[in-house]
Amino acid sequence: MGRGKIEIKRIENSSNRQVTYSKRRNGIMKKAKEITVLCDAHVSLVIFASSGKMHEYCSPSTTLIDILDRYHKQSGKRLWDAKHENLSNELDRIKKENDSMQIELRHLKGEDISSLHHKELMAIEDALEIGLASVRNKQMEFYKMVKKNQRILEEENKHLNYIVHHQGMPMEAGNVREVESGYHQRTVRDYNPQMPFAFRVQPIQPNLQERI
Amino acid sequence: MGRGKIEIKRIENSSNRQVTYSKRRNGIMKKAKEITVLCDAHVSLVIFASSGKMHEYCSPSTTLIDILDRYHKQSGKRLWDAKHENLSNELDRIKKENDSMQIELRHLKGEDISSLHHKELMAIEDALEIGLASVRNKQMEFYKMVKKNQRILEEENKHLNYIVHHQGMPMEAGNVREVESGYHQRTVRDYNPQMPFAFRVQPIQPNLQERI
DNA sequence: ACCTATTTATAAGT
DNA sequence: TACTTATAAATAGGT
Repeated sequence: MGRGKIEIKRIENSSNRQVTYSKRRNGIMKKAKEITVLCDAHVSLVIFASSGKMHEYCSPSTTLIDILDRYHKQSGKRLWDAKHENLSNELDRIKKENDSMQIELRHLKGEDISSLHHKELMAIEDALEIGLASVRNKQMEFYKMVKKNQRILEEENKHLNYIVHHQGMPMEAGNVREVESGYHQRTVRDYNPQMPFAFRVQPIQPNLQERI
Repeated sequence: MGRGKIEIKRIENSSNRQVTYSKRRNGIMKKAKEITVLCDAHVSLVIFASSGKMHEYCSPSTTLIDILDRYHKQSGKRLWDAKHENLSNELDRIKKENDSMQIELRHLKGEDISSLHHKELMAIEDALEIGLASVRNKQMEFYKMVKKNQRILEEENKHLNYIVHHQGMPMEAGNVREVESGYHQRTVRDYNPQMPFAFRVQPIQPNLQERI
């Protein structure tokens, strides 16, 4: 397309070649842009002149990496080296691990169990009971600790009260408060004084031991 | 260039778009080939249709990897590393997800709970109870089915025994066995005859409902 | 897939 | 490299 027709073969005249190169390069770039806009296509175009100079076009809304990724998937040709392959293998492996943990978690939470068989249900039940026993044991420990601490406190309190009120050692209210709060701090702190145990902790299921 | 001029904007008519896509794709491919021949250029062209179908051109005497390598050198944009980075970021993300699931699983199984606080223990306890209730519900369903089936079988047995022994229809022992075993097979098979339910399933924890 | 009027790209010249 | 223009090539719309 021009003043004369040309054969499609290497242009020997170097400056002609250079001129033609830049004209046609622009042409292709333009076409590439057009097809992306007209047809929703994703295009990656990389051109090297014989001089070594590079030009590229990549459709907006994508990146070359993206395109290459898709290329990779579709063609099966491996653009990435062994390292990448290792990484992506590991990724796959871990994803699978993730999925199976996901499933196990769901099962333990009683979700998605309708398709399970009896053996599986029994195994889950066992696991849940063991977990429950363990958790309640732990809570019981705390409970006992707190109880014990409370008892100690009460006794100390009684003792202090006795001293204050009956032993003829009148102190200012301020001093009493000091002593008491000091004691509280030293003793209670060791056992994380947070929650209302009394109405949460139950004795371990009494019929659990027979069954484990 | 055609019967009419078109604006360069997305072609809304889908079949027109498809036709234009394939015409122009051929056009670009041809141009790419021509410029490589005419001007000694090296070209890599990858096009994805909106449908996802891929086409590519790569100038002969090179490979896409070659081109990307050179791209890599010239642009300074490090494709491999970027890709690598993405992968390993995702790997990290998923590993973290994995770890937290791992921990959750352990906790539900009553492991590694000694450092937990009461709120956490309570949450785990709740989850375990819900799971246990759900699993036992499911088992109870099976149990009822099997029980029901058993009852039906027993009644049928009684009936058959009655026929055999009291209705003046003396049969050989062999025949009786045949009838009975045949009946068993037909009826039991419908309900997955696997496990010894009787000594596994308990009624749902009676005090569970109050607490959920 | 083919046809063709028309638009677009571009070879050669400046 | 940029502009010009005659001409080749691409392609839009229709069949």
